[in-house]
Amino acid sequence: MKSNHKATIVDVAKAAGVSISTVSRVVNDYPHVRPEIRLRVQEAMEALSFVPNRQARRLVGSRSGVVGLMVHALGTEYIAQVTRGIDEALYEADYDLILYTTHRVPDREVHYAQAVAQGLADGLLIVVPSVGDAYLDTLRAANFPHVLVDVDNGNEKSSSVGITNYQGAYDATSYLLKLNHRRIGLITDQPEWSLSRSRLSGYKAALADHGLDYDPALIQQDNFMSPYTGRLVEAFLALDDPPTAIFTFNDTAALQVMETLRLKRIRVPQDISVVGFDDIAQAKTATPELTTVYHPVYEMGRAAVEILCEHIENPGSPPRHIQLETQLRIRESCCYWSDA
Amino acid sequence: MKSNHKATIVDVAKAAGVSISTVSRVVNDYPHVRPEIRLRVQEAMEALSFVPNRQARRLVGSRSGVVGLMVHALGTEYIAQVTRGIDEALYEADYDLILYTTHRVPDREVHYAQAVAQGLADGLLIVVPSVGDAYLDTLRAANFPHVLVDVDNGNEKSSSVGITNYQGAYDATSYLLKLNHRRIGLITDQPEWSLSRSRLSGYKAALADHGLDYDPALIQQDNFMSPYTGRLVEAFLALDDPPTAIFTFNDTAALQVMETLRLKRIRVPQDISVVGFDDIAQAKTATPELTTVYHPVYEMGRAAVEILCEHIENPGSPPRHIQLETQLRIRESCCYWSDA
DNA sequence: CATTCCTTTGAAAAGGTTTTCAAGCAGTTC
DNA sequence: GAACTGCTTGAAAACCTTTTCAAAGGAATG
Repeated sequence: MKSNHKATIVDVAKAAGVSISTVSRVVNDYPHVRPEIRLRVQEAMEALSFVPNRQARRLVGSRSGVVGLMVHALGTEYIAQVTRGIDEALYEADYDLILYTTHRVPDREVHYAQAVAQGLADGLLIVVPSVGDAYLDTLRAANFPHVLVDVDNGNEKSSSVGITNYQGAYDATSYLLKLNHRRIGLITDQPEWSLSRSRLSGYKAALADHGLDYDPALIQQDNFMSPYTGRLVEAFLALDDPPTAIFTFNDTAALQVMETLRLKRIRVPQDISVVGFDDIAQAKTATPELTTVYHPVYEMGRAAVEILCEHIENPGSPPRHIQLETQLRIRESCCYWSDA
Repeated sequence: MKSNHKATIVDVAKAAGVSISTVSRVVNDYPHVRPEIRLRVQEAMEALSFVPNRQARRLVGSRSGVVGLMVHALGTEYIAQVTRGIDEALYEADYDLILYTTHRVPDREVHYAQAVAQGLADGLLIVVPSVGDAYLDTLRAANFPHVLVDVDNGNEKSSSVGITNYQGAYDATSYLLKLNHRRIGLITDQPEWSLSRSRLSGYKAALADHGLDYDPALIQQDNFMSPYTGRLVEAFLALDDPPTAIFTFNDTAALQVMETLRLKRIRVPQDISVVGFDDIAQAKTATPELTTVYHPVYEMGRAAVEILCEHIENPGSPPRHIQLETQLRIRESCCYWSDA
């Protein structure tokens, strides 16, 4: 026995005095092995500290045991939570994770998608809010297992995991309406994201259900640059009839709104109520604590893995769509509005 | 040509009318191929959209083009920034990244280290503050390229990238001493982390240089549970001679200290000054803005990749140690102390 | 012209596992 | 007693690539 080299299945077979087939059966817990032989093989494995070679295993099994995860960037708590869910579920399913960070370069998305679909991984999780159809078609054409995370186009031909965006926005808006707010400023995300459109519908529907029309002047679009969000607030305040509440489609924007108002010595919630979306960690630690719509990010990651594994195990299984429920988390940043 | 199956090197060889050896030489950019044949093979590869099979490649024992990244968890901004640096540097060096999240389960660390060293990846980046010697020895014995990120045991046999922990803590403490503080409470991280020990030395050295002895009652250890940090503050306040400033080894703890003080209506910085470590994003947005020691996390990630690539390209190259410089970021959470 | 050397090319082995197929054997059924 | 069944076992193929070795051919050297 050469001690400078790792033990292989052949070494174990020799040591136990059986064939490699039998060792393989023991390793994989297959039936049809006499108990005493199984024991002898296990002892030999133990003695040689045998670990099956992953590459060889997967070479023959045609599965790579790796799934890809495509994200824009890692710098947000949102992504951290999604990946935590994905990561734990993958560990349980015994998959490794290859991380593809696109840094918002569309070329890279296409490049990665192609590389992955050509056999680099067994499946792909896509956590990129605006998905270019070009490479999605590639994935679909190749019948390559993939799941879109946090989009809500339930009619598409790709599987997806999302949340009840419409209902979440509807709940938040209704809550403000119940608090007697009639002018509710809205700061949206990119309107081309399907989830932004759903949330916008929820906002409008809640207004309509209270007999209110929506005012286009109260709808502004964020662009993810902090000073910009502050300027949107100023635009609201400059209106003849400024909003008494502001609802944003993400908590980061909501916190910036609160910060802007604080600097202007406008009190939250007494002068203006604020509602966010996502329920990130800072929402709880902010002053005042931010009322927001809980976004089950961790669970979303786990659900995505579940669907992906199903697709990998049953190639050609039909697309599935899961919608997880949002929840309004009422804290301190809203209060009843009296015209007085 | 069966279109239902992925193209292999054999298919390419047939299509180009050459042997598999020749295709292999083209794929790996080896010499000894006539230019016109090289071109013909490349065209065939293109036409069949051939991608070499990773497992097979790795099985026979060459580079896999993947490096592993071992982290505890993804939920912190700290990790997000490190991985951003790593990720960008790896993209430039044309490596893929396999992510191993240990979730603080020591068994998983060993398991991952073994898997990786078996040849699953070409190198391993370890961003785990307390590194178990057991699997490090495995890596060293196998002469497997690896880099420890954010530890500062420069005398070890493994390469590492760290920061000037001693100097950072020394600077922060000196700053407080210059502001006339004489009782400086310290909230440390896990004392078994080498970086905590270095920072503690810096704290003590600064005191000594100002002719002060350190008071053990002023040194407490954080355990990363939010209510706990608040209790440490209470312990400080209960002292006969409570501290006039508090220095913590991470910003999250510092922010919790500030929050605890705010709830107790103790003003920062007028009543107590606070200094953190790391300079996370929330440090700038907190009220008051947190004075802290800047930790070049992103750069650390890039530097780690640089060393790792060097080790992969020159197997057996001696360990390297890089120390990046910290910087005191003076903001609003400290002020001059007058006994009055 | 014979020998040596270099470049180009292909055949074949190696790498470690799973899986398929066939064979051996004991027990059961007619 | 012959045929059949079910369990156990092993031989060999398959998975896809890299690498080693040998052969073939042409150019340079003696």
